[in-house]
This record gives sequence, structure tokens and C-alpha cells, in this order.
Amino acid sequence: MPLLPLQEIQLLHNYVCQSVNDPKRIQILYALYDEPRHVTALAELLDMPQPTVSRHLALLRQRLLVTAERSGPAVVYRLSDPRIVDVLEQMRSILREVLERQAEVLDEQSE
Amino acid sequence: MPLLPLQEIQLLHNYVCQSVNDPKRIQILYALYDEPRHVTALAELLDMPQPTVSRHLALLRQRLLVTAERSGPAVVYRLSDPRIVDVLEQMRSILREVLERQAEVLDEQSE
DNA sequence: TGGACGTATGCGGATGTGCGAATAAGCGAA
DNA sequence: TTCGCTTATTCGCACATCCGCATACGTCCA
Repeated sequence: MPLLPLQEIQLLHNYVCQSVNDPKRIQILYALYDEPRHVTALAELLDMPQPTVSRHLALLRQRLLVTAERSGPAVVYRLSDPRIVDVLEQMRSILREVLERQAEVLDEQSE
Repeated sequence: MPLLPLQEIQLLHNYVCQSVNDPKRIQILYALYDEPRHVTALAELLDMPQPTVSRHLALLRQRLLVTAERSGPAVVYRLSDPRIVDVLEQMRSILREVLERQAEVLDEQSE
């Protein structure tokens, strides 16, 4: 795999990496993976103030990771591409492994 | 997939998401995927000041995504788990798709 | 031990990000 | 149009992050 051109790295960072760089946004992505929801439902489920949820959703929508659709007075949000949660799961898997490896090293040192 | 406990989301964010939330760190991860390198080699390859590279590496090492090994006066860094670059590639794939979808929508609107 | 090479760190400033509180704006029903 | 519900936005502040510069630290070898 060749090194990526800087421009492409910028895109990757601006759109995707920044989007997942907030715990609340990660929560929102998981919640939308479960099923599409409207703003108030998300706010109640995740115990966040409505303006906070709305702001995070606006950011995710701007980054094209979620789409919004009006349903009466409410606005239902859904993931543009559910694979974004697969990515988060892969990150978790990597994290689990490196933490375990770290634990082993500490064990060996204490022997 | 159940919603994740907040604590696990925090871990995910602190270790992995934050790590990839900087264009220069993404460049470094790709460069180390290519092959393990020492600080100065990275600095020259990526055209960054040495202290900048060193600081980013320190962060990545603290997050357990890279490991450091002394080799004479130099310190060789390598990826703890190459799958981190697979994750970045998956992000790129998702980004490419949503951007294409966006382009289609704009085309339809202009017809 | 002194010097050269390679790496890490401290500091100050600039920039970016998230939040609370209040409020504006959009939609639907009567 | 007016009210009620839902969502979006504005403002000000607190906090984190990144960088350049200078410098300290580590290691090796003469």
C-alpha cells in the first residue's frame, strides 16, 4: 500500500476521523445503527440535552455520515452507511487486543 | 448489537479515535504500516520537524498503537497492530461511497 | 569524558472544539 | 393565524490540542 497523498489524508480526517472523535457522537452512531431515531428520542435514550444532540447530528450530517428526513414535526436521522459502526467495532477489537498484550507484559514484569 | 456502556465508549475514544484524529498521525500510521522506521526517517519522509514527529509518536505509544525499540542511538517505531491501517482504509472506502452518493444527488437536482 | 548524533520535553501562543442557557425557526392541527 | 411540539442556532466561556522554538536528555564512540 503506497503512502496516501496528503489531500486524501485531509479528506479522511475532516470527514470520518473528526466525526468519531467525540464520545457522544460515538454513542449517537451506535444508537442510529440500532435503528433510525429522531432527535428527542436520541436525547432521551442517551440522556443528553436536545441542543447537544442536535449539534452533533448537524456535524455528522455535514460529514455525510447520517441523513435526515422529516417525519411530521420530527426529523428522523439514520446512518448513511452502517459500516461506520463496523469500523468502530474493529477499533474496539484492536483496542482489546493491545490492552491484553499490555497486561501480559505487566504480568511478566511482576514475576 | 446492544448499545455500548459509556465506559467502553470512553476507552474507544481515548485510545483509538483520538489517535487517528490528526492528519499527521494518520500519515505516520501509514508510513509505519509500510515499514518500521525511526524518528528522523519519519520526519524526513513526511517533511515534518523532528519534535513534531516525536510528540505524535509519544501520543501513539501512550495509546498503545505503536511500540518503540531502541536501536543504537535511534528509536525504531512500529505498529502494535497493523489492522489500524485496515480501519483507516475502511473509513476511506465509506467516505468514497458517501461522496459518490452525494454527487449523484447533486446531479439529479441539476437535471 | 567529551563530542556527535538522535530523541524527548517545556514553554507560550494560536487555534479549535464542546457545552449551557436562551432563543429562534419549522411544522402541523385547530 | 395561533398554539404546541420539535428541531436548529447563537453567544460566551472553558478547555484541549497543536505547533515552533529552544533545549534537555540518551546513547555511542573516540
